[in-house]
Amino acid sequence: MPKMNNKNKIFIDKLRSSGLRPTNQRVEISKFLFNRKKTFHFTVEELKNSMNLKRPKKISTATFYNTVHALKSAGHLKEFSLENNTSCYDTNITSHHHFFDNGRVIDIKSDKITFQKLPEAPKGKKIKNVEVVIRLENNN
Amino acid sequence: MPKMNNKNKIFIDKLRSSGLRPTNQRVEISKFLFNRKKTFHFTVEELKNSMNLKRPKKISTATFYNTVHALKSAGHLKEFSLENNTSCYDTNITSHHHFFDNGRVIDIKSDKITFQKLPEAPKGKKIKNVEVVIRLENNN
DNA sequence: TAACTACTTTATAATTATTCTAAAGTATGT
DNA sequence: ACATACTTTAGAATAATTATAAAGTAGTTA
Repeated sequence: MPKMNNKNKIFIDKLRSSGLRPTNQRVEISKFLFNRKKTFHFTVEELKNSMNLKRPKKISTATFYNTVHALKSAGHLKEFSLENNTSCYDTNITSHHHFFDNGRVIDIKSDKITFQKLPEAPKGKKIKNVEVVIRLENNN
Repeated sequence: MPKMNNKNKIFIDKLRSSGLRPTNQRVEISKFLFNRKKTFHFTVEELKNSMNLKRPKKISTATFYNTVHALKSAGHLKEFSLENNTSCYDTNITSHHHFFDNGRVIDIKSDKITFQKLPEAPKGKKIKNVEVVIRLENNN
């Protein structure tokens, strides 16, 4: 096998810390997801389509699902449900909130929403996180 | 057909206002959902199972889906997505929020959460609603 | 480096939630 | 009661996701 060059170290590290061996397919997925200036949202289907579009040799659906799940479990991706019951993933793992605008998802920076009052967790439980969704509609 | 007695009027009205004729199946679903002291959460699958369990003549899956959808579109039910990408419905249609605790959903009264700061809607848009999910985990 | 073993990839089948279809049944206006 | 448009139903179809198992590959060991 070809020796991995150093410029991929960061993407390989994300895989390793997710318990995944850095295979070619996984490294390409990791690079596609994290080698960018801006974070973004995607469904597995969208990821698969955009990555496979230009590839002569397609990466299989199962590999996309496996890799995305492992990255998510390790905390490298955040998951949320869309209205149509599909999973959407976010490469922005910092605490933040969302606008939902007719199927379009827009990030809201964490500091744009603050609480005056929050309930206490039931006994024996503690709060893991708080997520706000602001649903939008067209003016008038 | 037997004349509907008055005690079902309220359940029939919910159907009528959802654009549905009050057939026997629909009236039974409407009663099952709304003829109770406390509101509750359910998935279509759960609703179907609990209603059909004791019935000699089962109501079909399609009827459950159709009826629940129409009730939801008319505003008699609220819908939200669970973590496992199934739709969950809430007979509590007042504005409120939720705890998510390992698949269990618990209502949070609206006045238990208040905001200090909320972002403005992007131009051309307005806020339809704001929903908060507080995810719980076990204490240590 | 060779060889081994456990982990991966892949195509395909299976599953789950949901929607569609079309034939037989029913509510409602007249 | 008649006609008609709306319903119900079983079963097929779809979509997203997960499982399977055979062939391939990474990492370890000798």
